[in-house]
Amino acid sequence: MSVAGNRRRIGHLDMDAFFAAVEQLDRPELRGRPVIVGGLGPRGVVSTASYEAREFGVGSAMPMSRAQRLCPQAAFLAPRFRRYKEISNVVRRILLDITPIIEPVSLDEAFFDLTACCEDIATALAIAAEVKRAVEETTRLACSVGLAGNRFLAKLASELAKPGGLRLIAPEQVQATLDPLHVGRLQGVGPVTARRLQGMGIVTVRQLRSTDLDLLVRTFGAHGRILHRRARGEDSSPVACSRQSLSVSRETTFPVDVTDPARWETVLRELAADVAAQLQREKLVAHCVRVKARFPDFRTQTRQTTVATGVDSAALLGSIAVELLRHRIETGARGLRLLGVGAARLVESAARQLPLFDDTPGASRDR
DNA sequence: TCTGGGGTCCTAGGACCC
DNA sequence: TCTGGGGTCCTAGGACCC
Repeated sequence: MSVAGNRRRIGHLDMDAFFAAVEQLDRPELRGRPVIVGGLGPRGVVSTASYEAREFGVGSAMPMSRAQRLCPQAAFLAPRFRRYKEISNVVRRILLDITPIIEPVSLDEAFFDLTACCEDIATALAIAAEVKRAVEETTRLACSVGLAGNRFLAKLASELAKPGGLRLIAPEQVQATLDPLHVGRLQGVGPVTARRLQGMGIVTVRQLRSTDLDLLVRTFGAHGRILHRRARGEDSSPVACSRQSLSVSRETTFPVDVTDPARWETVLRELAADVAAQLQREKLVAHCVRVKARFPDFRTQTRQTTVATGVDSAALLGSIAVELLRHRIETGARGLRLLGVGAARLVESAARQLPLFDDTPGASRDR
């Protein structure tokens, strides 16, 4: 598959500091100022920090309290998802004008496959540049675009292009681009894996690349094989247009820990109603119901149960969740920090009443 | 510093079946 | 009496991503 003609041309588009940039677009007085979008309650975290705020060390997933200390002069804003979704749809339509093969990853990010719509990499690069120009002109927001032979490298390219850049990683540049990077820059290497790798003396991608596959597999299981491939810039996963979701969930962190069981059950039923509403909207029923509880010390427990008949009603979902919490979680007296309700093993509701094959002729249970 | 919310994928153990 | 082998399903937890 290394024939040049079989090489793929994959793009990745990523809006720069998206939520914060939208706020600066809609409120000109915020332009040039540090803007931090995230949860405003006592336990909120940062969703997005504008580049001005990043100068102060503020970054995603950081507790708001810390962001506040680092950059008290910033504008602190709650997210406005409906507005972000509007703009996200505009971007999606621009991509769909170019190719039907697009895969949205989140509101601010999407892959697109240019393999079929251009002959060579030079044409692909011109199209990627045009996509970027069209997105920026239409939305008046900056984005970064990466182009490469697979998804993993395309995403890395857009990251390296930030902010506001366009970057190609050509086949002959792959290794030189990857080698000097810290392993933590690779998708799939989070804090835990990075630490474990460091414990093995592996800090850069170059070192990871020269590590024996068997050793990686012994240490990390199937993940070791992925690491081995990532270090070489290999990734054969396709750009996949959206598929049905596998689970639906809602959870909430309380501003202060809640000790009242009646309150827990009220909250569970509210969360269950939200989950049910989404299931009904998407015409799905669930065969697995979960609850999630987080304790003041941040330990988390989940309990799930399988239900033979698919559920999508708020009342039933709520009752199952309440039962799971009452009888399967040792809540104790210290209260709870978070509660969640989830639905999984989803099936289209139209298929709910399909009869099972019973006593299929010839399907003997004997050996 | 004190940790959101919505997801996906993987692992490991146990039940159960033939 | 001292012990199979493979397969599937279920559950709980954890890493990771945006």
